[in-house]
Amino acid sequence: MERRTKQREVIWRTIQQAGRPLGPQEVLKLAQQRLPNLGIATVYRTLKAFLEDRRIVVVEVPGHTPKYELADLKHHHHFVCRKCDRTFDVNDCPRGIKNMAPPGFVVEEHYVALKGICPDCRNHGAGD
Amino acid sequence: MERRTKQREVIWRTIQQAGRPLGPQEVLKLAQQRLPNLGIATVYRTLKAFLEDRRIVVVEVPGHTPKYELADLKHHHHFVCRKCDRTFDVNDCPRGIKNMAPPGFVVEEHYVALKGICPDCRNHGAGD
DNA sequence: ACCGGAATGATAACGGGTTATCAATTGTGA
DNA sequence: TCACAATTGATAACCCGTTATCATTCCGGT
Repeated sequence: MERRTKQREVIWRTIQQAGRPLGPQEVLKLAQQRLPNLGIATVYRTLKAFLEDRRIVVVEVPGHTPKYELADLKHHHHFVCRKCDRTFDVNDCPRGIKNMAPPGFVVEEHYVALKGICPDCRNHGAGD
Repeated sequence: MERRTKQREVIWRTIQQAGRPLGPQEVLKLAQQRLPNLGIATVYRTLKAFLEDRRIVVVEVPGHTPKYELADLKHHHHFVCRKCDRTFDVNDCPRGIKNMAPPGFVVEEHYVALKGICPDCRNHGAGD
């Protein structure tokens, strides 16, 4: 049966508290602040388990490997900082997107990604 | 000095006539219809050269490796078929996209990608 | 037509992100 | 507390897209 381990709890809290999509390496680094011996393999295994449980979803951003965030967030899009490479949530969505496709195309999903400079990088250096 | 070779001409014509972004393997397959002995290394080398000459640009689509298309197309977005994995151009753009980001974020670019089923896959099987 | 260097094709090597392996550790029901 | 199976951490292996290597081919100026 599935066990309740310190690793899983820490990884879960990390994702919950991040407020933005995280990649495996980001999860590792943040979670290691609470559990220094955490290994990258455990992060990958746990992300896969959370995906299967549908507690998190994959976030695909152009030019980046997959990131992960809570599955129960309401529809939103993303902003990618070209300096620190972090991804942020954008709680807005252009209307009429589905009508952009030419006739004959069946639109099932849509992705919107903004790219630029995040507030942290704009002011000082990169964020954490 | 730079030479005019059959390979480069065929690859260029392939990209021009495709009417949609192509990945290296797609370029190879299509170009081989005119030049059967074309090798994948030449495709990569030629794409890199075209990029440096700014004759083509990179097209990043979520969940896919980079594709390439003519550099002089007017602003547009893309549709990705989840069945045949081909990418198509969408000559439309939602307005007000840059205003979606929260205050403090500097938007420099934006990506819009629609995902679904293309006309070919909707009717019969996969396209070419 | 000749020559020299650019370009090509086959394929090995590379790079990074992800997964598999396995001994050691650790929850958890009894 | 015990016993055992699930989980973990370190790391080797893997996957796959891209790049490097190198002998051979082929433009193009002379």
